[in-house]
Amino acid sequence: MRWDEINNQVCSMARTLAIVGDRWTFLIIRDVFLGNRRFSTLHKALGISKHRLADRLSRLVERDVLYKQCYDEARQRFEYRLTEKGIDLYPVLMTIVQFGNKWEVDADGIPLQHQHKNCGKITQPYLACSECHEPLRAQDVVPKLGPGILKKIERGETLDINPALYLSNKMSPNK
Amino acid sequence: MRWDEINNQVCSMARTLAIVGDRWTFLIIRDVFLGNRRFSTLHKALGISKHRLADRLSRLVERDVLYKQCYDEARQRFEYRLTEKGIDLYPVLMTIVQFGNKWEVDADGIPLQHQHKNCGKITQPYLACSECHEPLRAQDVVPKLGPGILKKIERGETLDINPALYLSNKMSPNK
DNA sequence: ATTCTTGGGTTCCATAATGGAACCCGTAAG
DNA sequence: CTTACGGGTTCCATTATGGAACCCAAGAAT
Repeated sequence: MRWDEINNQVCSMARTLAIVGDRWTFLIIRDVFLGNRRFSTLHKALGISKHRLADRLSRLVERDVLYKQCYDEARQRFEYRLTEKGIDLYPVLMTIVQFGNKWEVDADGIPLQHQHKNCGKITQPYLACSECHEPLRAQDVVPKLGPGILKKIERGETLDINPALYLSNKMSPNK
Repeated sequence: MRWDEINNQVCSMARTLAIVGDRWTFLIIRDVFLGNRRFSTLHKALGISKHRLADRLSRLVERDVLYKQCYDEARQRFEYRLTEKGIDLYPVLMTIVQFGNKWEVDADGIPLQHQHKNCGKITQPYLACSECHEPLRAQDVVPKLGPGILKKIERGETLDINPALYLSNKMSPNK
C-alpha cells in the first residue's frame, strides 16, 4: 500500500495520518503554533530541506490545515497561518508533547512547559470524557462500530478492514 | 537532517515523533490497542509489507512501547503487547481519531465510536487542565521555557532550537 | 547604475526508506 | 510424505528525502 492510498481506509486515524503522519508535518505545525510562520524561519529552525518544506507547506494548504496570508504586497511574501481545522490539531500536539515529557526527556527535565491562562498554573493536560467529565483511561473505553462502518455493511460493501477482527470476543482486552 | 537524528533535538515532540512519526507505527499501535497482536493478523489487517512490519515491531520493542509475550512454547510464537509506556500513547491515538472524526469522515459518518464504561455513554474526549480541570483551548496556553532548556542555556550549550525565536514578542499569538 | 542580499522558491542528483515478491525454516495437520 | 501455517529474511525496483546549486524579483548598499 502506498502512502497516498492510506487515506482511502475507513478509519479516522488512517485519514488523519495521511495528512500529518510523515517525518516533518507535525514539527512544522508545532512551529506554526508557536508563532514561527515564514518559510525562511521554518527552514532554519527545523533543519528541513527547502524542497521538502515547500512541498509540505503546499500540501497543508491544500488540505486546509494552513492558509497563506500576504504580509508584503510588493514582494508577494506570505505567512502560513492555522485554519480552524489546523487549530483542531492542538490536542494531538499537546498529547504528543505530554508523552515525550513523561518518557523521552533527558536528565535536565522538561524543555517546554505550558501555563494555563485561566488558572495561571503550569498544566499537564489529560483526556476527559465529554459526558461525565471524568478522566478517560484506555481500559475504560469500549470501541463500538459507528454509522460510517455499519452503513457500508448494510449496503454490502467490502471494507478494507475487518470489523469483526476488532470486536470479536476472541480478542481479550489489552491489560 | 536524517530521521534518526531528529530525536537528538531538545523537544519532547521531536523525540516522540522519532518513535511514532512514520507511515505505519501509529496504525500498528492502534491495532494492538484494539487487540490485534500477532504478526500475521497485523500483516493482513494493515496491508503493510512483512519486511516493514517486522522492522517496526522490533523497533517498538526496542523503544519499550511493546513487549513480546510467548503464547506457544513449542513453536516459539509471540504476541506483541503494550507496555506501560505504550499504553501512555492512548491519549495521542484518541486525539488523532477525534480529529479525523471531525474533519475527515465521509458521508456515512464516524467509523468507530467510543463508549465510556464509567458512564455508559458514547464519549468525545477533550483535553482538560490538570490544575483547574477546565477544558484546555489552544489560545489559553502560554509556552514557558522549562528546566530542560534553561539548564542548557546556563551551561552555555548550543541548542538546536532557538528558544528566543519562540518566546519573543515579535511573534503575535496565532489567533 | 551596478552589485549584494534576502525571501521564497525550483531543479538535479545521490542516498535512504519502502513495497512486494520470492524464499526459508520448524512444527503440525492431512 | 506432502502440504499448510506462522513468522520471518533477502533481494530488487520504486518512492521519498536531503543537500547543493541555481533562479528570480525587490530592496539595500556602494
